[in-house]
Amino acid sequence: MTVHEHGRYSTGVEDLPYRSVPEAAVGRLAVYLRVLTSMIEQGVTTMSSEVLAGAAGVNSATLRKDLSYVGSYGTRGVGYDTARLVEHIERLLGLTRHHSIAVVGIGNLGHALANYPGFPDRGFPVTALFDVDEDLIGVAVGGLPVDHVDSIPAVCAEREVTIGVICTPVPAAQGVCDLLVAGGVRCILNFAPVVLQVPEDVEVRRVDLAVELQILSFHQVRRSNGNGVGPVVEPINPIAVSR
Amino acid sequence: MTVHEHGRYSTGVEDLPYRSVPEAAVGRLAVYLRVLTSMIEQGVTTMSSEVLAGAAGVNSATLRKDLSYVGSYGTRGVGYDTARLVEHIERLLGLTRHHSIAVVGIGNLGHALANYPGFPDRGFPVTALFDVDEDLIGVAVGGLPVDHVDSIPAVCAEREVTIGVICTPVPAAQGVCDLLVAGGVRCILNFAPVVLQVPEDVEVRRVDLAVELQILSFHQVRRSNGNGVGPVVEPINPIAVSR
DNA sequence: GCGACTTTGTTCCTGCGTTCACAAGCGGCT
DNA sequence: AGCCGCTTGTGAACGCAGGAACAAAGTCGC
Ligand SMILES: NC(=O)c1ccc[n+]([C@@H]2O[C@H](COP(=O)([O-])OP(=O)(O)OC[C@H]3O[C@@H](n4cnc5c(N)ncnc54)[C@H](O)[C@@H]3O)[C@@H](O)[C@H]2O)c1
Ligand SMILES: NC(=O)c1ccc[n+]([C@@H]2O[C@H](COP(=O)([O-])OP(=O)(O)OC[C@H]3O[C@@H](n4cnc5c(N)ncnc54)[C@H](O)[C@@H]3O)[C@@H](O)[C@H]2O)c1
Repeated sequence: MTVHEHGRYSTGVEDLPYRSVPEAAVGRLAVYLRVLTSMIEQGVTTMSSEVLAGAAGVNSATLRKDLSYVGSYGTRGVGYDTARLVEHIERLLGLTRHHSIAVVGIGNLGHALANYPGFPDRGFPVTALFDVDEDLIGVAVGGLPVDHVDSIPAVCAEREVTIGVICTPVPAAQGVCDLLVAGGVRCILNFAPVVLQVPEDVEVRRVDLAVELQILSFHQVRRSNGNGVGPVVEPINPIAVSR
Repeated sequence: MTVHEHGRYSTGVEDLPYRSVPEAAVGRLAVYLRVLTSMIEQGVTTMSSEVLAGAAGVNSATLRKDLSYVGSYGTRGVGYDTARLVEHIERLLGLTRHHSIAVVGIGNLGHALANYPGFPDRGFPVTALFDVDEDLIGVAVGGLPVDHVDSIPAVCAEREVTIGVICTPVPAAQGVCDLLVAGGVRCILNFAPVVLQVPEDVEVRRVDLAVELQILSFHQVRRSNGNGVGPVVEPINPIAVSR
């Protein structure tokens, strides 16, 4: 079957209308998924776009458009069947299969991630841990022994790791990244505050907490300057601050 | 002095041309800042937009436009003075003052954050820790004793905390958030996978690692399906999958 | 001191993402 | 059975961000 660049198309009984899903929508769909599963636990079987959008913190029109990407079928006048919707979103996000995770750098952050039950609970089992510290090798963290970084390529290939999480110090990050790529890992979540160089077919997402704080700082200062509380930055020259 | 919606305007000697800075640009500026400080440590005094953009992983045109928001003054034919640029970006991001941080929920993740030197190093000193667990109260983590959650409003107000970081389990997150707001905290970084309800003048940024993984999962599956490796999801009905 | 080269700052434009608004569709009520 | 009201799904408009291209400007070499 040939694939058209965009368009939707029926493929018999199981109608899976794929179109190019905007990057931003993918992130929101993951959020809807969480809200929905939480609601299902509370016994909610149907939800309107208005309610779901409120719980997810987005505009209801945006939500409906996002859901149109998964080709979901709500019922007009009623809303969406929560269980059905979860199923469709999970399929679109590729959550029908499990994605093994490897964590590299079992320090403060690595420990927290390795022990976090939220990952395996959502279909992301942690199946490999790596560090360079001899004292850590062989030690079990969260029930899984730590392997040496040198074995990354072999172990990742063997255990079919699909996502690598980097929690090493900055100087080690690029080297670790290269090892993961050598082991066939195509998706990387990077906590080290550095921009990694990778082949084109590898996707890196960076979680940079300092950047988050700085963005908050920016808005904080912006707001303070505008709300009459008085000059907060650079009180030397008030006229330059009044905004 | 009245403020025009967009435009730039000079305010005497100290020319601080503020315009509305796009959200995305703020995030990138924080990244430039990191690259620049790292370069300065290596003795680099000037950088061209091309080089800096490469190191930050963005287009050079985008970079120059971002820098135009800070009203920086590069030198044509030469590039940017790294030290001067850092100074300007820091001022725009409000990093000329320190922003005290409070961490709530000193579990796995809270411990990692409390011990992380990267925050104080970048002007974000951690000045308060809170938990509900009696066994933790009074215990020093990263040199700072843990206080009881009930004291959040008083302590935050007293220590002028500007940023609250929530690392509690999901059910506790909203309550903790309310306490922080009561203590005058206007910026919140939330690690609990839940959408918080806050007053309009409070900004929440959520770091949701499960969402990050799911986005990676989406692209992984998308890629696998397209590169001839064969159907990866739902191999039951091949005709519905071939894409 | 002057020319050529380099690099910035900005303008324009294209494309994407979000929002508005409404017609179509479905359930429930009478 | 038919109507009414509610909610979905989408077409169209709007606004914004990113990228290409260029003119201004300043430096370095000669
Ligand atoms: N801890 C936090 O809260 C936090 C917050 C934001 C960012 N980060 C970033 O996350 C990364 C890890 O932070 P951390 O606090 O866990 O640091 P950490 O020092 O506690 O742990 C780092 C771990 O990496 C290991 N390591 C060092 N070199 C390695 C190599 N070449 N290969 C494999 N492992 C190696 C070390 O043995 C150590 O166990 C750092 O880059 C840090 O900047 C951490
Ligand atoms: N650990 C991770 O790697 C990770 C990853 C992603 C998200 N998260 C999220 O971060 C949050 C914390 O994760 P964690 O692994 O550190 O959990 P944890 O169970 O290790 O720690 C939670 C801490 O919060 C405290 N707490 C509970 N109720 C509280 C309340 N009402 N007020 C103040 N403190 C309270 C507990 O005493 C405990 O110390 C959770 O919401 C989790 O979903 C964690």
